Amino acid sequence: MYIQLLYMKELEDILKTTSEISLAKKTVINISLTSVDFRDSISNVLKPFDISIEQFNVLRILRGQNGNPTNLQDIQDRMVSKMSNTTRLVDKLILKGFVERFVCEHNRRKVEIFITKKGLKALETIDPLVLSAETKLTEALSKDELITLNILLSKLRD
Amino acid sequence: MYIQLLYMKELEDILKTTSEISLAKKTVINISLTSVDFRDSISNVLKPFDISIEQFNVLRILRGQNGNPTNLQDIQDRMVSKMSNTTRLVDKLILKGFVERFVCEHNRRKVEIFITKKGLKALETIDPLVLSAETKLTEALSKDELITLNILLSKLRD
DNA sequence: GTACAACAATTGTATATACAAAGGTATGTA
DNA sequence: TACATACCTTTGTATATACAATTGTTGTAC
Repeated sequence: MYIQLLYMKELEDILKTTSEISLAKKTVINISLTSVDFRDSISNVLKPFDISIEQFNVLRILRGQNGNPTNLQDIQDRMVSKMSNTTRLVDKLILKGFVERFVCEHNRRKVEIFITKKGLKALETIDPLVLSAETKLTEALSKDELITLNILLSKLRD
Repeated sequence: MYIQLLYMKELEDILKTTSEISLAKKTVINISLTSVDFRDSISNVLKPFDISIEQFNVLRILRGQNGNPTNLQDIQDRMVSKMSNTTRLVDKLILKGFVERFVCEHNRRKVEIFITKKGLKALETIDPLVLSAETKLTEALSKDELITLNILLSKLRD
């Protein structure tokens, strides 16, 4: 991850400075470190279920379709990662029995992905655990602070 | 990345709610999205130099040693990623002529890594470009806002 | 109707992370 | 000295990202 761009000792040095440039660098590092922390926590929640964060997300997307057929591009549009990987993510979910894949009859270039009952059941178990982890990850800040944080982050991403 | 835990449509929904739990979820997503944006930008800066973020960081760590021998654990201690990968990162930097590796004479279990002149020269070129990218990434916020953001992030990571 | 372009998904390669296992080397102790 | 243990690094495997190339299908222009 980008954290590695600057090692920790250097982060401490930056914390002592006030120049604009260092503040930029410090911010980039701080965001990255926080993101990694968050990701690690969520990963640990999912680990007992033998499912990766990305696979979990695909399952959530499929559930959101309420049983409607979903092709790979639909999934991809709702993810950040690249198409190339979605095929392989689905491959792994099929192996676990969480989803099924069929060739679309109306357009044989497409494939239709469905979540299975087993997949839905897994989500029901995992969802509250993830929610709980997310809450715990942010409980160091008050509601107002979280709102401020989100506003600042949204500004950054505009 | 964790962004994928919740797809974009869902993020918009969360933005409309005010419950504590949703705020937590929204924060986690927002952090992840920002981190990915930042990482992508820095990656693009490094791309013309055929060097990954992680490789760039190893070079910076080595330069920080001012010519002193650095073994893999020293490098690892300053990075977030796992030891297992540091060997391979160094392998790739050796292929590019940016670093050299020797077995430590005093303790043959260790290896000593040095940055080459070519590596130092590459850093001199790349450093200001990265700094510039970092500044650009954060310029949507004022100095005070950046300070606030960093304080909130630090609180989160405690 | 054939040729070509566009589309949808898959596959291949390089890089990175995470975890586990294995290798060689040094050290402490009996 | 011999042996067990700890240390440092390397290697293997599974997963994921990014980019490029390929396969198979559909649509369209001629």
